[in-house]
Amino acid sequence: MHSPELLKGTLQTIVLKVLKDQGRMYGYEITQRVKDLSDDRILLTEGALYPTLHKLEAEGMLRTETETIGKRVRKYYSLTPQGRSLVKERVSEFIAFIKTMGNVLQVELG
Amino acid sequence: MHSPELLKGTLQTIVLKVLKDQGRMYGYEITQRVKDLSDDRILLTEGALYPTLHKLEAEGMLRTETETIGKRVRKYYSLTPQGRSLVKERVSEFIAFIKTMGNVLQVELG
DNA sequence: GGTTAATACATAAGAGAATTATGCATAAGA
DNA sequence: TCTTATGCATAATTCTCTTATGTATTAACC
Repeated sequence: MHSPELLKGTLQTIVLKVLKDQGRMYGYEITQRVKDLSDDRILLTEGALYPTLHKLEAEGMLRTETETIGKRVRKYYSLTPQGRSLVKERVSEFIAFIKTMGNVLQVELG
Repeated sequence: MHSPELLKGTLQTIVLKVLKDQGRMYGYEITQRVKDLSDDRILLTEGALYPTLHKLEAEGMLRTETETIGKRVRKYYSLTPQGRSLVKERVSEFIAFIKTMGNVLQVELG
């Protein structure tokens, strides 16, 4: 598990990007996907994830559909057009940030 | 200027690394060095920098010497042996984090 | 000679983003 | 049957940083 401080500020970027790649996901699925992609190094906590999803929905970046599997409810999230723009922006920002950090730390990243 | 949230958790790493590279620096000098290396994209605030320096000193990672230039006091910081270990650890952590993020975001970084 | 900007340190109050804790409920596996 | 996994949600707390404030010296401009 990574030192969690570094993760701060990356949650939105992560959520938006995996949603873009997968198309349509529910909360728990997102945590598992990120866990897998990160080799168990990034474990999203529910206390951070759900408020983030709600916020992005409220801002019009995500839309939801509810599905009932058996008696269990799943809330699927997908990107709105605005959300699509935001992903690009966030990912670009992150890449630019890494580039800058590479200069400051004088290391090759990637 | 980068979105400041991404910067969270990187302050110690940045401070330690520039100190390692320069050998001996005072607070204001660190802010200017980072400003230069980052092309004005990372502007360390004093409210964050000084408490961090004090903390690292209290933990035995940094040592200080005070110098008086004219009537102005400068507090020079340099790494202790423990501090040297910490830099390596922090930089490695950061590189590992970036690698992980590359996988999660499915992008080439660096 | 006077004003502004830069240099140089420091700390306190407040904001923001996450962790931790808690709560509820269903389904699967041992 | 009991534990683990699945699935959502929110409140309290913690941590880190920004913003604001305070003090003081030096250089640059007009």
